[in-house]
Amino acid sequence: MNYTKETDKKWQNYWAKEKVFNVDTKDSSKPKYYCLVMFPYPSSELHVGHARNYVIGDAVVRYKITQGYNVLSPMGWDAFGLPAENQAIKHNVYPQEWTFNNIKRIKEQLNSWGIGYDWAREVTTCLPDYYTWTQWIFLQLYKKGFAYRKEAFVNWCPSCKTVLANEQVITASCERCSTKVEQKKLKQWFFKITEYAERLLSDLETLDDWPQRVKTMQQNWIGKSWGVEIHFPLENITSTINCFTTRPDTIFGATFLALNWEHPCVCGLIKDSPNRGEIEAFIEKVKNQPMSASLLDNFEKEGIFTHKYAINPMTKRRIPIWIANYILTEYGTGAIMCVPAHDRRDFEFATKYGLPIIEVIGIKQSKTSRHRLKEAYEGEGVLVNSAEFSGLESQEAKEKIAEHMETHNIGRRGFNYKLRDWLISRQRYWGAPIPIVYCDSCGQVPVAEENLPVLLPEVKEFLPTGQSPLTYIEEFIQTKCPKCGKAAQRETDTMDTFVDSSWYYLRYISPHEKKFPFISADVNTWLPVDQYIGGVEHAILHLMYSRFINKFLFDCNLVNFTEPFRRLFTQGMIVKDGAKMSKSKGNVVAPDYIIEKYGADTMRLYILFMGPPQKDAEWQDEGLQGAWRFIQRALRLADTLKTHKGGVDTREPNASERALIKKIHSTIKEVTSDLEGNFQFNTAISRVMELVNQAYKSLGSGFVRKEILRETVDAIFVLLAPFTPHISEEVNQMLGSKASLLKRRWPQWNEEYLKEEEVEIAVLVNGKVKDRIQINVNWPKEEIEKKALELEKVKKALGKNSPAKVIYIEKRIVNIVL
RNA sequence: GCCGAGGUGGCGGAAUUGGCAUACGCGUCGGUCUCAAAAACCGAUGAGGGCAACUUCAUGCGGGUUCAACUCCCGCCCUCGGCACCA
Repeated sequence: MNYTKETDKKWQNYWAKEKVFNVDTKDSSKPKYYCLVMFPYPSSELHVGHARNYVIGDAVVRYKITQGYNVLSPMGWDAFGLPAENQAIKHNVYPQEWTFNNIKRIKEQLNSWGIGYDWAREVTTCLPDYYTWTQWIFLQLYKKGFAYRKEAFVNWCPSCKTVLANEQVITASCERCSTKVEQKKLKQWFFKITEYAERLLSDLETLDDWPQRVKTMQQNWIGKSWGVEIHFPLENITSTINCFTTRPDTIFGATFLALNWEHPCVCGLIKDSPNRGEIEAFIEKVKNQPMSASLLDNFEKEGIFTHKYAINPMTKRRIPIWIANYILTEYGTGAIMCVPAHDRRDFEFATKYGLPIIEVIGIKQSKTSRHRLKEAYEGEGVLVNSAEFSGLESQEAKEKIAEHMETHNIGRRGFNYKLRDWLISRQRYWGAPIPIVYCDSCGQVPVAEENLPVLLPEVKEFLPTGQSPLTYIEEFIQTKCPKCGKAAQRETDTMDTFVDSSWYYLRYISPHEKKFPFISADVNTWLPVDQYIGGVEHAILHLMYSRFINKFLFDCNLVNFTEPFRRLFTQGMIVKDGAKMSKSKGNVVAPDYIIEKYGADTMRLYILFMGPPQKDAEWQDEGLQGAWRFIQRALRLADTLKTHKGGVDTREPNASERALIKKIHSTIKEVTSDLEGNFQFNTAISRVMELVNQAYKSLGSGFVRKEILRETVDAIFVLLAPFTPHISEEVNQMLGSKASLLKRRWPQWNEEYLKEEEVEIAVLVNGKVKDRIQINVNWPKEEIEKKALELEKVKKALGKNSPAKVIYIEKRIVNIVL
């Protein structure tokens, strides 16, 4: 049988014509299964690395269909945003043009690989029928106070000329272009994701079918820590400064306080300070030198004494208050208690400015080493110099001291999170406009829901300048205040692309709905998503934002589930020459020539066979050859049927046939369990390869009647169908089946055929294999052991020794111990 | 520094959860076919030693538990990801 690209086309046309992947969401005759693959940015055409994602998804979809599920497999385009816009700029075309050309191209690619989608549900985030609802969701957040504008230090990418969310800064660089980000103080729009920190964290525990690594990354990102907020009274002033600490056990070693210059107390403290001028100069200096990870390596800790004192509430001693440049405003209270003996940052600072260092953890050499410590000891230990708490272990002391503080009103137990609010405004053209209007008399006013969408105007100039390009479009800016009707101006920033993608999985259920973003009743029956598939690069970004938006919609009673994705699979990257595929490196493997030369199934098979799908894998053209050879070998086996003599044969199956029948059933069983497990496509495929090998072996070693051979060929291609759907359909048709494989059911194995009477087991002497014997599993243990001991090779190995012990493990081994 | 994942032939990777290590594929070597080559097919293939029957050593390193360890325990080393002045 010839496998050509016409075979691919034939079946792709058939699936499209028969609408086999189109789903009636109202159909309740079958259990639902929502399989979602992360939709692509149409910023360039796809390469084999991208293909892995869709091929995995398609294998799951086809498998689940044959298991009798009503499978929803939608696809769409994450079409707004930096990637497409940057590419458009580079190629000197409009973003819309660039985006829609790519959508067309990628769609062709996906179709040419035989990936099955319900295209009737296609969503495109840059079209008004979609972004109307993105804006609508913004308004719901705004109404509830979850969307707000504030001035803050934000991450600024000097190359993309826009602000970025914390999540989009990857080790101090822009997620898109890798330029080092800067800190800028700007008035920007935020979503209050911090309000959901606790739920985002604790609900991770309900996500049993998410990879641990993704959950851990989110956990770390949310960064919850237990501690005590301690109130430090000020000397001579009836006020306190609150400091959060995770180490209340070190309170007796707190020898000074350090404040960020923005701390609300700073103004009052320095008012009558003798060195006020100096302090103000210091503040001016550090104001323009915000902390950022890019500066970390050569960041010099600096500070200035305010000449004011606070009281350590436990030691009752007065401790100096400093203003320092290493205190974060966004975390805790913007003020910290400093324990130089047990915190390396405080140690560095105290050493520089000659502040007292008092050891309170650990017992060794406390007298001699004071002031002469080489470094801070940050671990836990036994408390010293800590009044009645001395002698306690850190763990216990934390609790006891916290309790003491609460009863004496010096502090309160609580938690802090590293998670920051999500910065969603962008000074870029290619995004959904933020539906807000500024009015001279009414201030900031949301656009009325019935006036959505705020259309993104077509523009001539969209190059990033640091100001949103919309700033220059008078017709866009000038509007009427939704409240008072007077002249007003529109917000010109657009929304982060991640807002668009944080709810698209809901839109697929009601893609053409005109009055609502989605129909809640339908969404509630189809979600959560049963299987989500995508790259691990979204472990924090998209997957955290979506969880947040979903929880918000839950709180609005728009959905009745708190987590959008029940099961998550993150596939590994395909690398070439040890590096991620990229145009700049010139190591991109384009799928087109593969499809042309070997057909879609060869590419699909190789991609799935190359290794465990969750791990990175190195692309090798030789591997592709192997997949091709296997397909040819399997097709040749199918061809032997044509010349094989048939007829009724009532004889008992011979040894060759029995081996083959058994192999068919064990293969069905193993492939099924590989697919049911963690998508072990690589081993599933290797098992089908073994079945093909067994078929040739049986044909070579004895007569195999046509019926059994036919059954073998059928099993091979049915089992391969999720991976190589085109040739599987072709063979299925050749075998006389009228219906598509997608209408057939996944094969069942029969345990009867797997029962073994005769097995070969190994005989070991002192743990080393000496020989093998055929045994009957029904033989008593004694008989098997006796037979093992009678073996020549065993006798030889035993020599004059007699066995001390004989161990028989059913159907596996006999071990003879001397 | 902290957290997570991993380390098995020349290579990608298997191993029923403690029971015959290296399945399956790639590569390499040998053979068949051919005027020849390619393709295809068949066979061999962890490393060392031995004419041989055999034998020794091998799952990052070092210990331990066990009749038996890639698998479990203790202590290290290395690689890759994530976070990183978060008090």
